[in-house]
Amino acid sequence: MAKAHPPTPPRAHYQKIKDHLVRDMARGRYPPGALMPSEAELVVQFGVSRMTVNRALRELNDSGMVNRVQGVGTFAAPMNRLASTLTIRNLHEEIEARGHQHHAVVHLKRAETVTAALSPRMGLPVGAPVFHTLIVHFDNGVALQCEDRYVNPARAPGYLEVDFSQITPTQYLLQVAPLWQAQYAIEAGHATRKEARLLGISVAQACLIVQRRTVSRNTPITCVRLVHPGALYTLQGQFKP
Amino acid sequence: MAKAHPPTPPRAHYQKIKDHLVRDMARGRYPPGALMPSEAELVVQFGVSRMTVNRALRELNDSGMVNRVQGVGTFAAPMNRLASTLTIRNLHEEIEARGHQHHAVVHLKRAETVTAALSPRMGLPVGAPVFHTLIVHFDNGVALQCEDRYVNPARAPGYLEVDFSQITPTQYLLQVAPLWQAQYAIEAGHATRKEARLLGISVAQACLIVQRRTVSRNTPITCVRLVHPGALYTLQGQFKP
DNA sequence: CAGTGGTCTAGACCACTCG
DNA sequence: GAGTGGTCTAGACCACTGT
Repeated sequence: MAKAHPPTPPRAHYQKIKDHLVRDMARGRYPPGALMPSEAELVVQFGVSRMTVNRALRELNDSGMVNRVQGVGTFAAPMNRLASTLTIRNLHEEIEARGHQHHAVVHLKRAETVTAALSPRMGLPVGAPVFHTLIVHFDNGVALQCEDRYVNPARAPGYLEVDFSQITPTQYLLQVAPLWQAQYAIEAGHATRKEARLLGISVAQACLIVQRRTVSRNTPITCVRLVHPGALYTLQGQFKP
Repeated sequence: MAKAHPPTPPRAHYQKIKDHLVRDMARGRYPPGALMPSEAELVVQFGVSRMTVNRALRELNDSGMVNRVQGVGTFAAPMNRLASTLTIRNLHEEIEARGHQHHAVVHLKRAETVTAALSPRMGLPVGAPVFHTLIVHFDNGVALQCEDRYVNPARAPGYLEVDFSQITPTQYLLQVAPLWQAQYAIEAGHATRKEARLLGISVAQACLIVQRRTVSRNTPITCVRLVHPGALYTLQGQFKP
C-alpha cells in the first residue's frame, strides 16, 4: 500500500497535507501557538513517507504558517501579521504594461564627491567619488516619479555613459550588479522645492516617497530617493495564506 | 561514496548547490533566460542524489530566481524586478515592540446599512447590515493612525461587543476569521477634514494611506482605510536574493 | 523517442530538546 | 533516554516537451 499514484494533476500528497493542516488551522483546531501533529503522526495518518510529510511542513514553515523547532515540534504560527510579497517593478516595464508611453528627462548626470550627509547612507568615505543623477520619469507625458540617485562608481564604472532616456538606471544597475540586497522605506511626505518644480506640482501636494539602499556582495551599489505625486502612484499587493 | 555527512551546521548540500548557481548567475555565466544545468547534470557534478538537486532548484524556482518548465529545462530568471516581503504588522504589537505605549480611542462603533458606494468594496448588497468602527490609535499619546473600518456581520457577529481599547480590530478579526486573503493599496494623500480633526493634524499634511480589503473563504470580512500622518509612519522592508 | 522536471518511497544518520 | 525536526540516498513512476 501507499503507492506513488497521484503524479501531478489530481493533487500531490504533500499538497493535500498542506491543505488539510491549513483547513484545520482555519477551523480553530490549531489556535496560534498550538502544537501541531509531528511528522511521524502525519506519516501514519496519511500513509505517506516522512519525506513527503516533511516537505509539506517545511513549505508551511517557509511561508510562515507554522513555526518548527528542531527537537521540540511544529507550532501553529500566530498569524498576527500579514506578510505580502511587494514587487517593486521597473518603472519602465510598469508603464508599458499599462499600455502607456514612458519617457525620461535627465536633469543631472555627473560625478561628485561624497558629503558628510551622504556618507552613512552610501557607506562610502567623505570625499570619495560618487555618481549622481536626477531624472524625472513621465507616463504619457505626466510626471510620475522624480528619481534622485547616487551610485558607487566602483560597482558601475560606466554609469555616466549610459543614455537614461533609453534605459532606466534600475535596469542598467541590475545588469552590471545583479542580485541585490535592498532596504527600503516607504512614507508619505512632501517634495522639496526643486523636486516640486521638476514634477510640476506644488510643494503642498502629498507625495509617496520611497528611499532604497542597495548592496551587492557587501559593497554598496546605490541609494535612491523616489518621489511620486500622491494619487498618481499606488503600491499594490496581495496576501494569500 | 556520497554519504550523508553534513547534517546541518557546515552547510547542507542543497544549500551549496543553490549558492553555487546563484554565484554563477551573479557572475554572468547564466544571463537572464539562459538554460541552466539539468538536474541530471548537477547530480553528477555534485555527487548527490536527484532529490537533493531537485530541492535546490525547486527553492530557487519558488523564490523566483529561476524558471522551471517541465519537459524543457531550468532557465535563469530575468531578475528585472525586485520582490520583497512586506510585512504589515499589527499596530499594537509594533508600538509595544518600540517600547512605547499604545492606546486607542473609539469614536464610532455601530451597525449601519451598506450604501451604494460601499457595496462594491465590501462585496455586500446595498441595504445589507454592516458594522462600522472609527478608531484612532496613539503611540505614546501621539495620534498615529485613523482606522475607518467596515466589517461583515456574518463573519464577525460579536464585533460590536469587543472592547477596542484592549484589543485592536485586526487582532480580533484574525481570531474569528483567520487565514485572510487581502488586497491592499498604499498611496500618499490627504486626510479628510474629519480625519484631520481626529488626528489633530492639518488637512494639508501629507498622509500615508493604506486601503485593505480582506476575504476569507470567499466571503468578504472587512475593508479598512488607514490614515497615517506622514513622517510618523514608515513601511520598511528588505529584499534578499 | 530521449530528455526534462514533479513526485514519491523506505530506509538512514544526525542534531537538537526535553525530562 | 525518547522524541523531535534536518538532511540525505538510490532507486522509482509519471507527465510533459521537444525532435
